[in-house]
Amino acid sequence: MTNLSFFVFAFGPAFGMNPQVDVNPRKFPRQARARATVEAIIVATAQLLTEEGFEALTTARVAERAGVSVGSLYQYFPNKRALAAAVVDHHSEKLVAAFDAAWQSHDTLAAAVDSMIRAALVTHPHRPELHRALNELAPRVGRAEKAQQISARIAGLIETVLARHRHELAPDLEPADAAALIETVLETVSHRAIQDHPASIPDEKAVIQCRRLILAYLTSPCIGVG
Amino acid sequence: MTNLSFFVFAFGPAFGMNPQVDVNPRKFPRQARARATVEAIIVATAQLLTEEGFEALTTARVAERAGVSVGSLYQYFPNKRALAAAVVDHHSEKLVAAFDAAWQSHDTLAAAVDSMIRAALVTHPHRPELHRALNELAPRVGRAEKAQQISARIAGLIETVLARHRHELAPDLEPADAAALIETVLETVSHRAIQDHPASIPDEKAVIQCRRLILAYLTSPCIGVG
Amino acid sequence: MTNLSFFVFAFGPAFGMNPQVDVNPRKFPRQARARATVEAIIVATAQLLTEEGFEALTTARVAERAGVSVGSLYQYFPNKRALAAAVVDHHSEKLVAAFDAAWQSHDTLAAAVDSMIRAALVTHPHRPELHRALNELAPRVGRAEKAQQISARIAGLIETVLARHRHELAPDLEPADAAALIETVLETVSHRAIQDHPASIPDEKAVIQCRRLILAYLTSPCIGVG
Amino acid sequence: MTNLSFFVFAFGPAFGMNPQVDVNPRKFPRQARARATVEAIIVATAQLLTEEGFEALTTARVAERAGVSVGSLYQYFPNKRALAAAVVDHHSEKLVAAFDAAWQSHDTLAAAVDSMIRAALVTHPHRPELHRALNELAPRVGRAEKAQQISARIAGLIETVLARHRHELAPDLEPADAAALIETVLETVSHRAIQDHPASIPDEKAVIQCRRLILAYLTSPCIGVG
DNA sequence: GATGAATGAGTTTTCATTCAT
DNA sequence: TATGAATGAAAACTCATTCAT
Repeated sequence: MTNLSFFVFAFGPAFGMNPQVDVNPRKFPRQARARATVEAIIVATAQLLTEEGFEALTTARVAERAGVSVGSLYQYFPNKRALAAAVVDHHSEKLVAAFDAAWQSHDTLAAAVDSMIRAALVTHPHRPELHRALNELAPRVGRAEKAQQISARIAGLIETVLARHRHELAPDLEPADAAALIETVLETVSHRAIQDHPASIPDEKAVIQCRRLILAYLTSPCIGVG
Repeated sequence: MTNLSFFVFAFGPAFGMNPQVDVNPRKFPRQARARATVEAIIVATAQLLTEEGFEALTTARVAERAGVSVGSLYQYFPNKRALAAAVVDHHSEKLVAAFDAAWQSHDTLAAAVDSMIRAALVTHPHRPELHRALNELAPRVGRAEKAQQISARIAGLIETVLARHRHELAPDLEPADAAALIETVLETVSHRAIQDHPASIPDEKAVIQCRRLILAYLTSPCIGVG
Repeated sequence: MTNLSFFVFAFGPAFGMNPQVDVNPRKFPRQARARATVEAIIVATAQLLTEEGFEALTTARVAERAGVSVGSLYQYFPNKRALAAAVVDHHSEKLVAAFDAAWQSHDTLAAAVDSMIRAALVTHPHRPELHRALNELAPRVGRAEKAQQISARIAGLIETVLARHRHELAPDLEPADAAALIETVLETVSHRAIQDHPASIPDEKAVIQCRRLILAYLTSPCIGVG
Repeated sequence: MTNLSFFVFAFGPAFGMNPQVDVNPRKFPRQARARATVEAIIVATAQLLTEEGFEALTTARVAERAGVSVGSLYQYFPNKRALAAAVVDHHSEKLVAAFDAAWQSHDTLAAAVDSMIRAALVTHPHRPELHRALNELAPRVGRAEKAQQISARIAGLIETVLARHRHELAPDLEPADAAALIETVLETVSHRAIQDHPASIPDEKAVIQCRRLILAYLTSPCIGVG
């Protein structure tokens, strides 16, 4: 049940890139100006990632877009992958924060599930292309671990809620497994909702279907086994 | 409800790569020797894609692994992306064929759903890394369209089955929407099953959960509408 | 006064290409079919040279255009430069033949000059692009020598004519020098005529100007010597 | 009367090379060091063009000869053709400047013609091979237009001079046509003079012949019209 | 600190030429 | 003899990274 990623990272162990390269920022910007520089670089990276993908990302273009020189870029980031890692980190923070904020406790299971779905949709980065890029990037960029942490954390939140509504659940349901499954489903379905209707998020039809799927799963006794 | 991808392609419109580059094979091998060459190149590409990812793919390495010269490679494929596209095509064919083969008609809805799940698991490429690589690659490589076709085709198959068991379904269920949702869920869940237990496919626990999820969704009346 | 080229080759000693490569045909086609093959190859080369220039000439394209295989091409031509050399040779023959044919003896100097100009215009290859390509090609392709021969031969013809009309010429004119100069002028002016009015050759205005230039030169006594 | 090229470009519209490739410099060197680099690259290109021709020109050799890295070369020039274009541009400037400088007004037509010839000979690049290379290169390298401009400009200068000496000219001479013809002749003849006697420019014999040709043309009434 | 010029290893891609069938 | 598959050296071009100013 590991490896489930709710938001940022769909995939398991890193692959395709030498993992021993250090990807962490070189130093933290102290002065305000430096902080602005770093911020600009991260924003530029995110934009280019969204527009063109990782293949087309070059340090020169990032620097140009950010309005700084390559030299400055390398002052804060040791290599190209560190750029992408920084973007992943940056957005991870945002995601977790947003998710936590959207989360509330509710009286009924139905209301709780609604809250989950709402949180999932709301906390997705609004630009699905960036989301996708981050999803694909994280493991390649040395951020697979962090992905799993977030994933697990969200599954944990879900499990807590389920426990709170244990009496409404089908009795033979394993809460941990159910939580993991729901995390996966939420991830998938909100992905789809965003792809199909990027403009009108949350897409009500998708929300209704999703709620139905999850609620039915949680409350129906096991039928038709084997 | 487009853009659902069951097997090969999780994502929407291509991005991240200049689309006007032609990605189609340069010519078809006529002689047996040439056919073997092309085959070897595709196999080598698939291997390297699996092992190292698209970033690390170089035409030189593909040629080396395939035991041919770069020249031979370029005789049949106009560029690097065409290699990946060929792999996608190659496996798409296999997938559709496998899926069709695994498909059977059954008496009960439960049995039909079992059949779906079984087909989903069975027809996944056994190397999940390749599957993932293909998933990510397809849109970047000019194969987004084909992805949607396959997706839609599988959703269509599912819809047919649902229609056949209409009397067992919750009456307020839209068959087309349900089929699309199931396609998405199957894709995701079988992904996860493979990632978590690559050795023992099909993972029985995942299968049971998945069946439960889908059956509950299909048969429960809509409850707890907010 | 060497190096003057009337038709085919404007420039002096070969440069830019290793001269020790043999450029002569490999063998002469004996059978009719083989002769047709060689013919087709030369025609195809000439076309591609005209359309795309020497840079873009590849043996594969020549073979394709000629409707034969590369292998067949190499059966008759040892290397790429030999192709161009063959075209040069081929057209040289044609040029000389055409020039000889257009040449007639006339009563007056004016009529003789007219004849020269007419011959120059008529015997230019009708596709000026090919002409230019050949011009540039000859020295690079080991055919500089032949170019000079043709050049000299035409200058010789002109000198003969001048001698025949010696009494009409300015007395202090050196016939050999004059012939060489005229050869050069004819070359240039007919070039220009073709470039400016490719459709309507001979361009009457250019012909008149040219005649005036040459006749004035031949008949005026030397004036205004600095 | 376009398309006459006095110095740099003997031929008409570009051919033989894909024209949509951008040939302009990538960026202008700002720092002194960069300016030196660009200068070195242009000089090296000119040398290699002279010694070996365009066929044998490789970016690696240019860089080596210039004492810089390929990377530096590509920082300023987007491709190989841009190198040649830069050389053409560079020398065009020089040519026009030199021509303007050599130009003077004179009392008699004969003196004016002498001045033209002198200017033509003097302002030729001293290395005729480079001149030839530039001549052939200009159109292939996207510089045909510029060629025509220079051509036209020189013809214009000549026409002005002719107008100033209108009373000495044959009355039925069209000044514009005559200027264009003279431009062509000067180009050709100085070419030949340089080729035949590269060491002793100006070659007195050629100068005398050339003056005679032009003066006779300008002053003789039209004779022997067909 | 910031800049951007310089580097060069590493890739992609081409194409003349050979040779087994 | 004809074919066209295979070759691989060689060329163009990129881009992450360094470092003098």
